[in-house]
Amino acid sequence: MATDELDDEITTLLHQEDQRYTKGRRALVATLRAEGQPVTIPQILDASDGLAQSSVYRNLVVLEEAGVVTRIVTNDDFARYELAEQFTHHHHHLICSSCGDVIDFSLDDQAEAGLDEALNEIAEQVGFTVEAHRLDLVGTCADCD
Amino acid sequence: MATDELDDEITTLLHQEDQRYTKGRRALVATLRAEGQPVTIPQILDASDGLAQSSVYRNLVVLEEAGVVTRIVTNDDFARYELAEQFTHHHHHLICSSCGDVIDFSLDDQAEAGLDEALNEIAEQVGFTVEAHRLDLVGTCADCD
DNA sequence: AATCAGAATGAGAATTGTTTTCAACAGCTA
DNA sequence: TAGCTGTTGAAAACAATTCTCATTCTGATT
Repeated sequence: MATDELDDEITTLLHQEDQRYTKGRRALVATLRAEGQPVTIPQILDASDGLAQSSVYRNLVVLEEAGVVTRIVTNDDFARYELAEQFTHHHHHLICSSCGDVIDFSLDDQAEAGLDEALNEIAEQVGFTVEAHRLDLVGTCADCD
Repeated sequence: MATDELDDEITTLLHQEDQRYTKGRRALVATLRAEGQPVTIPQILDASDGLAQSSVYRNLVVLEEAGVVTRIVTNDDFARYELAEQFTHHHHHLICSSCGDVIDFSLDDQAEAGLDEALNEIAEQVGFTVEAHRLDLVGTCADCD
């Protein structure tokens, strides 16, 4: 997605929540975009200097509420953030139980469709309204093996 | 699984880690077993009186390392614990984004097998050694709708 | 049974990722 | 420019979790 287009959509999303797309928030989005993988707050602070820690935490909450970014929690010490799927594509996570790193991956369309169908069936049975599904593979990444 | 059998297996798992199956740990397992659903530490403390908070935290770590219990992290404030799958059965979680509650569910065998296959393929491609997969449905539970 | 060494416990202190506070600042509107 | 409102940065506050340490328990050995 082009940067302008992305910025336009984010502006819209934020305005829906009566929030502005400020310089600090732009910097956050730029960082997440440049990384292309889920990153921790310390990583964000390192990668983009000049951002105050409190503002990063606060703005990530704002951006998450607006649906711009997604928060990923693992057993690791830090939460991770990445751009929301609407700005990237539907995907899942490989979580390394050794180093804590999180890597994106996608299922092929057929497997994804089959999974979706099975999940919708289940949800209907128990009266659960589905917002999203999360599929993680936990194990050891190539680096840690 | 019968209580005795369960206790035997847990004793073995703990001994492999040079740990004892003490009274406090038995109480934890009993509580998790009685609940049958993932529970938070506060819930455990409420449900089984007499347990010290520090011991509960400590023992859950020990039990997790031994593979007796599984820790579940969500966006909720508290981590949740349940008996490991080897003592129950393979299952997944419905996570209510409103109240934070976590409910177990299972996929039918066919869907599960298809998912497994797709995941193993992916893992092989990226050189990832799979320990487990986690599948969560995030949404709103029947109570919160 | 008595002893002894190491492990486990309980109460509270310490740690640490995250949230909140609040005074100063920026951006918009008139 | 003046005034209002939302945002920022630094530091304090918060809270789930972990650690400390003195005491108690366990269980192997005599």
